[in-house]
Amino acid sequence: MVTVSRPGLRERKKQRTRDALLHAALELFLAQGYERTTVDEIAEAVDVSQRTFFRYFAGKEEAVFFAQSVTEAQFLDAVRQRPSHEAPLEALRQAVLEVWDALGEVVGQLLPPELHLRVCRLIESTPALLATQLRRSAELEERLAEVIAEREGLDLDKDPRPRVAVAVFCGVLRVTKRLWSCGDDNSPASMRELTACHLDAVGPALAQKWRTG
Amino acid sequence: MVTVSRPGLRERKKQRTRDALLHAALELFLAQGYERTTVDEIAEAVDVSQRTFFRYFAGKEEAVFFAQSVTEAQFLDAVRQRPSHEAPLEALRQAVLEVWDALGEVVGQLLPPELHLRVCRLIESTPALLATQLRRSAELEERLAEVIAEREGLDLDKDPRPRVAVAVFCGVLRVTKRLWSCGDDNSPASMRELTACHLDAVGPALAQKWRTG
DNA sequence: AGGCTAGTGACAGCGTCTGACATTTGACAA
DNA sequence: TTGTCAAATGTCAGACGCTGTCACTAGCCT
Repeated sequence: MVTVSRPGLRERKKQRTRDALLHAALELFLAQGYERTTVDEIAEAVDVSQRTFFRYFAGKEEAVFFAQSVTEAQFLDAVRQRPSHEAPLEALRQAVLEVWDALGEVVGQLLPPELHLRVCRLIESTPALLATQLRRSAELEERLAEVIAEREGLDLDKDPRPRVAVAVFCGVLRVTKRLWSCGDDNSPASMRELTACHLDAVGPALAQKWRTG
Repeated sequence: MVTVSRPGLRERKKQRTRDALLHAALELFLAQGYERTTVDEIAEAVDVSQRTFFRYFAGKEEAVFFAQSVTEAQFLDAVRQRPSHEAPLEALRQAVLEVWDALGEVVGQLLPPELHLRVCRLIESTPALLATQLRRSAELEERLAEVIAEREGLDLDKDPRPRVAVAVFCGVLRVTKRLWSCGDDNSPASMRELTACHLDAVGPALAQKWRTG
């Protein structure tokens, strides 16, 4: 009994196939565009039947958002574990910065960080993918609102503040992420700075007077 | 020359076909679901070839969002025409309430208001449609940000406030619309009230202390 | 009346995705 | 080792969305 911890040959093989499909898919998407890449091409690159691809991924989209799922779940967890004395927006802010700092390690095990960034850009520039991205983000918002409501001991259907706070926060975050991923400086430091800057801009943006230069 | 204002027989015929396709599509979507409705069914209901449907609409989705386009354009116009002395958020708030009051008349000419509401609910409950809805909304946000920046004489790339303000506002609006369309009271009055309530909740939601009973 | 062109139908084809069935391959016990 | 079971995969057929092409009809203009 030497193979106690090992997941067994079958499981390992499966993992390898999934991984090969994922990487082949992303490489092809980045090289020639999402729409111009067919499932047949991906399957052929891994030397597997088209049918097998659909047994691992519900469709081309699922391959694209595989890494995103990880960071989303991580963000949700980070919020849950913020100390409860923090105000909701403060907790959200700290959580997102946390996740961002750790992004390199966590995603890095699944995908090269540089590849991840290019996938983000691909999503932004492909309408169909952007649409799905936003829908996923909306689902995340709902779950975040639940977490916030629970933290504060509120009823999500009676007090609008959890949903409103999350909507505001995620809205700002979206603007930030878009600007950052499309910009020149793609360092984590630049992301921290932009995030902080935009969150600090919420107050002034809501103010009555913008023109008091 | 009696037919000066009339658009000509050809044009009228075209309009009638488009209208018939639109209505048939929406009826079928609502009756049996979006995904479970094929383009062939829609075409057959209007007694037209499948190919013709695609000459009027880029796809099934375009039919669903036909009415939405109208209200979006109207909202954008309303914001443009708000007096420039109003603060950005105030202008956005007034504009959306304006559009909402006039919605019955404008959309009503194209679709029965009650049908429009049911289409909204269909969108909310169909992932693929929700995704597209959100993407369209994101495009609208960008255009709104441009308008706000111009009103205030700002450079969109240097000052984050326009995008942030719009993101906050649209985020709140999205939460509001979703709750309203899924709720029981679908009166315009209820929409006004909810919108105002949620916008007023932004301040408190951003506050440090939520628990000061 | 007759030519021009927009609108249409019919058909073929590509790509995504699913269901059904047969085959292979790893897991496990006899 | 061998046989059995279940999981993974391949193969095939087909539905559906969408596009290109080509010929034909019907409104339009002179």
